[in-house]
Amino acid sequence: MLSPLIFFKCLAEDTRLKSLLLISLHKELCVCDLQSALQLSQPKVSRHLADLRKCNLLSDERRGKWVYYRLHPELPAWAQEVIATAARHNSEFLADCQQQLTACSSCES
Amino acid sequence: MLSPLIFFKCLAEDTRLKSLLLISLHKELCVCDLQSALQLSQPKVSRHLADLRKCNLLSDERRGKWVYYRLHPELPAWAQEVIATAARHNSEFLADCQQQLTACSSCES
DNA sequence: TTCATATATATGATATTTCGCATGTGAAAG
DNA sequence: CTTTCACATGCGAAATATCATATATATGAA
Repeated sequence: MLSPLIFFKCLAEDTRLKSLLLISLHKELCVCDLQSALQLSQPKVSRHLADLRKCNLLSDERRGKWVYYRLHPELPAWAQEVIATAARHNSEFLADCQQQLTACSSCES
Repeated sequence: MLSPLIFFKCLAEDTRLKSLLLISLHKELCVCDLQSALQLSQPKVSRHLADLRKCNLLSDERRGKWVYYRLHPELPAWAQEVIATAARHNSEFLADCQQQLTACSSCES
């Protein structure tokens, strides 16, 4: 059971919010995708993804050398709705990272 | 223009989240309503309401001795949607305060 | 004017979050 | 089995948020 307070705390930080919204728009992304999209250090991205994983907002799956993150399959419907709504109506907030993402030739998803 | 990050930061604290959801469900509430619903000190409630007001999530209107808070009329549609969704699907999170609210005979809305 | 009620704010103490950097781990390539 | 690549985590420092207490303001009643 996901407490709404814990849920919104997860969305209340720049790196976590952008990661969640980008993942929601792209189905799944690996750490290096987000690292280049957000232009941040690897430990910083990884730490925030770990937070989201521990709160059950994201699930991770290792495939070869890469770890892919997606919205947790058992995320409550209302939470999915909130994330989708926020992602759809805040393209400006995501514009820069989206551009860096498509420019990232290393991984594909 | 409301940044999604600022918006979610507002929802990331117990008092502010409950205040917002209760106000969303009841159209408007005054400070003493929330004070008794949340069983908190007056300065604590007032400070968090001030935060929400400064971020333009809430508007306030003085009527006599009381100050009534409601969702800001110019709150972006996506933000209204997020609040409404969260309020509708988290009645358990709000159960205690709802009960204290109905028990509060002082103000009516 | 004075008092009581409802609400707001200032302030310093405390708690929580975030950060950078160093290091650890796990898979695959050579 | 060592090296490399992708990722995770431990830890102390720094930044941020929250709190309780005291005080200020605004309104209406006496």
